[in-house]
Parts: sequence; C-alpha cells; structure tokens
Amino acid sequence: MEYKHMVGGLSLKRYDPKAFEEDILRWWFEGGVYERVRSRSGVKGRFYFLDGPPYVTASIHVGTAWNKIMKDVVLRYRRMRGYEVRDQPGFDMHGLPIEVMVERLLGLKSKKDIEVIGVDRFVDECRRYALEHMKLLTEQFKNLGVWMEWNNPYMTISDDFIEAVWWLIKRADEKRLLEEGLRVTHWCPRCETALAAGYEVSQEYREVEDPSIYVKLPIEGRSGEYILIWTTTPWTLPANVAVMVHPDENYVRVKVNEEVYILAEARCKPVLGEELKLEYEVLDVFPGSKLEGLRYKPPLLEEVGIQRSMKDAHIVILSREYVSMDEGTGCVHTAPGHGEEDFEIGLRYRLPVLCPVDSRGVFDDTAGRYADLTVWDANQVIVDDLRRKGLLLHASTVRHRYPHCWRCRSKLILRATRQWVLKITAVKDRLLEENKGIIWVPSWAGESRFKSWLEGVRDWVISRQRYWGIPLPIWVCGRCGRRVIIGSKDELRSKALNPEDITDLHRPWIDRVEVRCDSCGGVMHRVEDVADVWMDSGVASWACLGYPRLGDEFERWWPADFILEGHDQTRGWFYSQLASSIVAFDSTPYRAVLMHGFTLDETGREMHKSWGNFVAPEEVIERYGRDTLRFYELQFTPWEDLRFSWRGVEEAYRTLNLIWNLYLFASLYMNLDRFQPYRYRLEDLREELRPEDRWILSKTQKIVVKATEALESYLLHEALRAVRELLVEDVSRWYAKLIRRRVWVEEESIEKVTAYATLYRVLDTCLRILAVYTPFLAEKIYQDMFRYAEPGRPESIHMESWPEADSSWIDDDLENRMEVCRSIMEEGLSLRNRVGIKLRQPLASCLIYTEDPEIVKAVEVFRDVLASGLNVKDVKVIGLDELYAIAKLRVRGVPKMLGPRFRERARDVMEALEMMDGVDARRMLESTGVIKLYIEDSEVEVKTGEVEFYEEISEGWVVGDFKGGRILLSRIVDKKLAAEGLARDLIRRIQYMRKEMDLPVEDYIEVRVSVPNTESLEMIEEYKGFIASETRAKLLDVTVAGRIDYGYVREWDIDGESYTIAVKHIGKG
RNA sequence: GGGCCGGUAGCUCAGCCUGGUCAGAGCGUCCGGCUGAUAACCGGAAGGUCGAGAGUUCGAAUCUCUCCCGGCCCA
Repeated sequence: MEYKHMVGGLSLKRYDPKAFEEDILRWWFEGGVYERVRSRSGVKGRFYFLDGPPYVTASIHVGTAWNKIMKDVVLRYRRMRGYEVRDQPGFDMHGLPIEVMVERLLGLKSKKDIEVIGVDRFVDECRRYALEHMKLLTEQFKNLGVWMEWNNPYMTISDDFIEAVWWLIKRADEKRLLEEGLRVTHWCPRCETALAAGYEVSQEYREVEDPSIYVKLPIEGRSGEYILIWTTTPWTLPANVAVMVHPDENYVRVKVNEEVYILAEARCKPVLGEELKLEYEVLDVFPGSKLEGLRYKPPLLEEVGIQRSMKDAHIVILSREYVSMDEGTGCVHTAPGHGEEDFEIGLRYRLPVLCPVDSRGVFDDTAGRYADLTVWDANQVIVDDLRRKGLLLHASTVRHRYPHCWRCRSKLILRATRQWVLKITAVKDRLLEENKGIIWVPSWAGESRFKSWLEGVRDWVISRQRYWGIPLPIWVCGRCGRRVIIGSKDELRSKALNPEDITDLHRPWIDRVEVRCDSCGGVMHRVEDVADVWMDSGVASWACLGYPRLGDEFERWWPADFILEGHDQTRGWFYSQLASSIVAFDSTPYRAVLMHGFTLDETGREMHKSWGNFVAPEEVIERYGRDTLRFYELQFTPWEDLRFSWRGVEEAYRTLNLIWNLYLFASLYMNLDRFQPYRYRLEDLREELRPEDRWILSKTQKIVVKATEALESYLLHEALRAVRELLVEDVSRWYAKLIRRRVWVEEESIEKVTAYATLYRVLDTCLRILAVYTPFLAEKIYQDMFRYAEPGRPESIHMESWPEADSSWIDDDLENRMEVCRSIMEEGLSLRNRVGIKLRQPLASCLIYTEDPEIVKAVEVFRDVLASGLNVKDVKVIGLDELYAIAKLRVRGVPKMLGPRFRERARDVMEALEMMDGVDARRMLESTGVIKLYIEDSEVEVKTGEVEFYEEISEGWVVGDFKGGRILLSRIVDKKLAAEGLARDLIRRIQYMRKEMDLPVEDYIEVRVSVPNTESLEMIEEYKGFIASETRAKLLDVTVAGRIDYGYVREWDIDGESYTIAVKHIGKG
C-alpha cells in the first residue's frame, strides 16, 4: 500500500503528445470529468463568460483556434480560482451568408427563384446547413481541448433568441427608439436587401474602375452659362434634384472657349488646368453663399419623365459638411434618393426624394428612356445622351474603392427605401458613458478605438428584405395602418387570430399568423422583413439565459464578466451588444473585454483557403499535438497580429519537450528512491534546506504572484512566459543541475530528501499554472507522477486549485546572491573555455576578489555551488594583496606620447616605468596627477595618457572579470588532479556506453578497461572505487594494452591516447 | 483623407508605460564544451543606422513632432 504513495515514473521516455492527448480528451468528455468539474459550486463566486458566436459557414483556422484557446485559458484559470464558471459556447446561425451558400447549393440565382421553390423549403435548407456546420465546428473546437459546454450551446436560431430580439424591439418601441421611414442605405441588387453601414458594408470595399464625368448644368435664363459638376455614378443623374456648394468657399465664373462655367475657385487649376488641360479665364469671384437658390435645367430633363414634374427642385443649395475642395468641382450633384448625405441635406431643403431604381438595380418606368436598364448598363447610355446634348464636358474613368456585398460580392448601390430603424443616435451619450466603465485590454481598445467608433455612431437600420433570419415582430393593420410590436411568443398567442398556426417562429410560417387590430378591428399582418443578423448576437448576453422568458438565470448571471474577440468586432459584436443592451436595459452587457489580433501567415497576409496559405489547427495537431498549438499561440501578445510560422511551432514543441524531460528527470529519481511526498513535507524540512533550495522556492513564489496578477488582468501571455522562463532557465538549466549530485547518492540522506521535496513543490506549483495553458500535458504528468504519489488528490489536475502565493518563501537577497553566483560561474566557465581546460578536469583553486560585501556574502552562501559547478577543490574570497600577488599590476609608457617629448631619453623613461611597481605608480598618478621618475639624477614627470597599466598574471593562473569583481582560477594540473580528471573521463565514457546499451539506470554492470600505458594504469588505480560506484560497476578490471573480447566494447580517444572499454550488463544484482 | 495599432539581428519576438549595464532571447550558421532527464543544454564567433528625420535631455529603441511602410477600423 505504502508503495503506491511514492512518486510515479512518467510512462513515456519522450514527449509524445500523440500517445496520450486523445485518450485524455476522451476521458474528459466521455468519462465525465468535465461534467464533474462543472457541477462543483463556486466558492469564490460566479464568473459569466460570454462566447462570441462564430458564424457557422466556414471551418476554423489557426486564428479561430487562437480565439477559443485564449478563452479556454481564462475559463480554466477562473475554475481553478474557485469560481462557478458559465462557459456556454454559442453559434451565429442566421443571415445572408448562409442564404447565399444555400442559394448556391440549390442553384438559385435570385430572390424570385427562392419564392419559386418555396420559402419553407429554402428556410429548412438554411436550418439544416446551419446545424450541420455547427456540429463540424463543435468537433473542431472540442478537439483543441477547449472546455465549454459543448452539448448545450446557444443557437441564435432558437426561440430564445427570436423572443429576445422581439422583446428588444418592443422595448425600443416603448422608448420611442423604433422608427419606420425612408432611409438611404447600401443595397445589394443581387440579394435585394438593404445592408447596414458598419460590418456588412465596410468589410468589402474593393478597388474598381468607374466612369468619371464632368457635366454642364445649364443655368436658367443665362444662355451659354453652366454649373459644372463631377460624378462617378452617371446613373444617379436621373434622380438629380439639386447642386450643393460650400457657402464659405470662393467660387468663380470662368470663360472657356465661348462658354461660362461656375465652379469653386480652388478647383479651377486641378480640374480645368491640370486634368482637362483647358485654357480658362476667370471672370469674377464670389462666395458660394451667393449661389444659393440659383436655378438650373436638369441635364436629363427630356429623357426622364419624373424630372419634368418636379417643383421646388433643381436649385443650388448650401452645405458646409459635404462639399469638399479636395475633389470634383466644388459643385456637388445631389440625388437624395441615392446618397446618405444627399438625403440628409435634402430633408433640410425639403427636396423631393427620387428613386427610379428598383430592388434589382433596374430603372423603373418613371426613369423614362432608361427604364428596364440596370444602373450599370444605364451609365454608358446616360454618358452618350449627355454628350449628344452637349452637356458633357469630359468623360474618363477613375480607379477608386467602392463597396460590394459582403456575401455575394456584387457592387452595391445606394437606394432610398422604407426601413425599420433603431434610433441609436438618441442614446449615443449613454453608449459613451457606459463604455467608460468597461475594462478594456488593451486599454486603448476602449479608450481610443471603440470610443471613436461610438462617437460616429449612426442609427441602426435593422430590417432586411430576406428570409433566413429573426422575423421582425411587427404586425401592421391592413385597414387602418396601425402597428403593433409583439414582445414574445405568449403575447403573440394571446393576440393572434389563428394561434394554432404558431409553430415555427421563422418565415414563412410566422407570416401566416394574423393579429386582430385593437383600434379598428381589422386584420394585421407581419411586415415581411427579418432582422439584421447582427441583432441576433447582439442580444446574446440575455438570450442565452432564456431572458425574458426566464428571469432567474438572468438575475443570477447578467451582465457578462468577460468577453474576448478580435479587433474587427469593434464595429461588430462589441458594438451590436452594447447598442442592444443600452436600448434594452440602459447598461452595458459586459464588464471586461480582451481584444485580440488576427492570425496572419508567415508573410503577414490574412489566411484564405483560396490563397493557399490557410493553416488548419488539425494540421498542427497532427504534427505536434494540441498543447504545442496552444503553447505556441498563447505566447503571443494577444492584441497584436500573430504571424503563424511553422518554425515557431517547432520551437514551442521543443520547449514542451524540455519541460516534459524536466518532469521525467524528477519522476525517474523520485521513483527509484521511492520518494514519498506526504512523508517529507517541505514545511517540516524548512530548516534543512540548502540555499539553492530556498532560492528556487523563492523564485517559484514570485512566479505565482506574477502569473496570478497577469491572469487577473487578462494578460494571458505574460503568465505563460513567466512560468516558461522559470521552468526552462531556472529549474531545468540551473536548479536541476545543482541537485544532480544530491539525488545520485544511494542512501536516503537529508540532502537528497530536501532536494526532492523542493523539486516536488516547485514542479507541482508550476504544473498547476501550466494546466490552464497545456491541459493535456499537465493532466498526463499529474496522473502519472503526482496523483500516483498522492492518490488522495483530485481525480484531475483541472480540479486542483490555483497555487496560492506564500510570501514567506520570498527572499530577494538570496535571489540577488544567486544572480551573483551565476555571473561568477559564467565567467569561470568562460575562462576555462578560453584556456582550454575542460570542465571534467578538476582544478585546485578558485579565488574571488571583490570589494562588495554583497558579493562576499554570495560567495559564502553559494560556495558549494561554485565549487562543484566550476569543478574546483576550493573557493576563496581574497583581498587586494593576494590579487596583486597573482595579477601583478605593471605600468609602461606609451611610446607615441613619450617619444616626441623625451626624444633620446625616451628609452630610459620607458625602462624606469617598467621597473616601477604598478600599484605605487597608479597611486601616485591618482593623487598627484603625475608619476615622478629619477633618471640619472634628474627628475622627470610623466602624465596621464603617457602611461598605461597592465597586469602580469603569474604563471599557473587565469584571471577574468565579472560585474563587481574578478575571478582567478589556478591552471596547474598536478598528477593527483590529472588522475581524477582521467577517472571522470572514463566515467563519462562508461555512462555514455550504458546509455547506448539502453540500460536501466539502477542496473549493475561489469567493466574492463584497457589503458595505453602503465602511467595511466597507476593514475586510475586510486580512483577505481570512485569509477565503479559512479557507474554502478560490480567489477572494474583495468589492464595495459590488453585485448578485450567481452560484452559491449568500444574504443575511445582521451587526450590523444587510446582507451578500450568493455561493458557487460549483469542486471539488478 | 481621418482614428487606432505595429515597424528592434536572416526569421519569430521581448524590452518602450516608470529615459541611463537595453541593444536582448529563441531559431538558423560556424567553432568549442558539457551531459545517466533532455536527438537536450552551455560558452564563443558572426549578424541590428532599434522604419526615416527632427526635437526635448548631460543622456533616447524608450518621451515629443513630422514623414515612410504594414494591419485594423472609418470616410
């Protein structure tokens, strides 16, 4: 029984994630580990994490993986801290992207085709598509080791979401924030729907070539005189009703050939002179305000019928905001039906809004000559007409960025249509106010970026003329036109004329539900629109809690403590959530946000399947494992873009391999020695610890503090880097080497036990931190090593608590002293290297000269560490006298300086200097500024710069500098030292051979050595016992130049001489 | 055109807030060493006008301004 309580050996000799990750994954989810962790109640409180729902069209790439992995780190950390964590994942499942995919799948080309096959069938297809892809994504996320409630995700197509949106819209209406009216929006002529400024439109600005024309608008009553306008959209001219000019800028009448044009003074040179290369003469100059009310004849008067019926139009109007002196002529063609700014200014001047373009982008009957042409085809016809009529001054083309449909890539048009709108501008102050209370990481994400987005906020056009989305809950009376907003399914049921038809809340089924009009008793029908899909995820913070249907969960959790998404969500989810929540509750739905960057390819480009630079997480997992992917990505600064590189992944793998080996090392020896952690508690051994033990424990506590602070601030990368540095630099490369001798001894010494207890504590602590980053590796090591030793511990490391910092272990002085020790060691090793004395060769003495009492203390504290690390018999601090006895300070003249001054006496001066004691000379120079010499009875003074000091090192020593002192090593290797060196050379070779033979560490061998001469035979004689015990040799037989035919034989070269070694395995004996 | 962020060795990145051993790490190359945890590690060599320019300062990768390049967002 007791046996069980010792530290277990890791079962794998190499870090091989493939060998265990999948088993662990299965155990977590199918073995119920995750469920058991979830069911524990949080002692520290609740933590509401809200998952930003990925859209379910595409499969994930390493960037999507980064997003979820970072979330997983936060969730795991909170669980270990004892919180009850809400970790429900979500999926965004409505909207145009899926509609477009399904249209493609079904071979549909237009909305009309959808109506033909039936909206019910189309919507069913969309639903099937969304559910299928959700399953695929779920598997991909799960496979990353992300712990979320995968069997209970929130889905935006659920009734909860539909009702949440209905309720929101009803709230908006109650607050008079819902409006229906004519709005100019971007419009996709293929999808035949409005698109919102913001995410949908700005995502797809593309470089295209468009017409660029200068048009002459004849001024009423002034023959031969024109207003000159510029446009890149000739197709908007049929809807032209005014010309805007800037009231404060100067305008001119210029004469060109026999005609007179009006345009901004500032635009004459760039347009007339440079672009059109025309000779012009300025007739007069006046402010733009003078032009107000000037009437002109619309250029397409004859071609477009509605232009003729217009009253109070075709005049010059004024605008400071929308007239720019950077492009065009300063006279801006205005069509309120085809431009947001035009529309706004049109309202101010009560201009008519013309929109002779239908939902497909085709001119209707009111467009006269252009009827039945698409706007793009009409462009050319209009240009031709203008030219024919003599109203075209110039036509060319221009390359510029123009918006396209985010799903089908069609060129968008601007169109005035009736839409439903949330008056977000009315609550802008509240948005800004609430934003101040949100914790943003990094802070500029909120203070600069999101704030400036909010400052430019516009009303939210929430209606879409589509099918696969949340139906707007607005019923309008066919008789009196009154509208009613339905806030829930129950409300609908109570008001419906045909409640039995309420089945699926989606179109087309919902469209069949009729409501009785309260005022006139007429029948109300639902407006056909669906909601902007951004509203779906916008309500997620309460919809996923079942609110408003259920109140308890909402009370318990809302608002979210934390969300984490990419920086593109500034205008997306960060915004849609805040806007929705302000309308609904007048407060923010999330308390803290971590905004992360994009994952780019090695050259800094976005990843796209079609570009061939797409990296799927499965690819990385296949080659290096899940933890490697996680570890690699989590090291990066989250809010910066991550350039994915395979070399970097490889590096991450190697680091994990090193960490694995560290635990392997510890478990191997602890296992061999049957180390029982519960019997040797660190706290009881406190007085027995060596300085290096207390040092690594201090370091470890510091890391706990640092990692905890970092994770509390959502600086995920900093905690990981800190624990990585500790494990790699301090534990693996340093501490593990320091204790090697201690753990080697056979018997159970206090030295060994304290080393084990220390190492065990350090590794245990680090493993819990690692658990949030590399959960598989941590779990594997936990099971094989720690839980084996302490079966009373929780069944999974993910049920363990986060390490609590114990400041009583922190000792800054000790840490500083170890730093000193390391710098001395570094210089010492460098010295050996420089003079070519291998580390295996022991040396007699190491002397340290310093005047710093701290360094003296450091040497005292870590004398043993220095001695064994530098392989010297003795380490001593010395004074100045001793230093100068070995490194004698000398002075000599600088010939270049002395020569010209002393001429023929220069040689004598030089000689006199060399005779001097360097210390005396320097003292003299420092106190009097000169060195006095007597040459043939005359006194000579030599100044600074004419002499230089150097050291004459006694034979048998080497000297080096470290910060704060000097280190001296004796380099004389006497016979005894040489013999020990040879012994260690032999040990090293025998060990190497054991390893080649793959012998168990604890097994015994027999060794025969053939040495080159009797001298070496004698040298070895004294160390035979040492060699035998170090290599676990039961027999060590040494002969001169004998032939060996015995076990595993190998010939070695040691310092130019040939040795033959034979090793025979004899087992556990 | 505007806002925000980034631009440090061949590559990936730290340092910048709180100016002064900060010119660093890892990978890659070459040479040497060490190793019964480690196809690992250590030391040395080589490699950078810290995007460019100006300013503040005794002193700037670090603070300020201008410009260039890249990303995101807006227009």
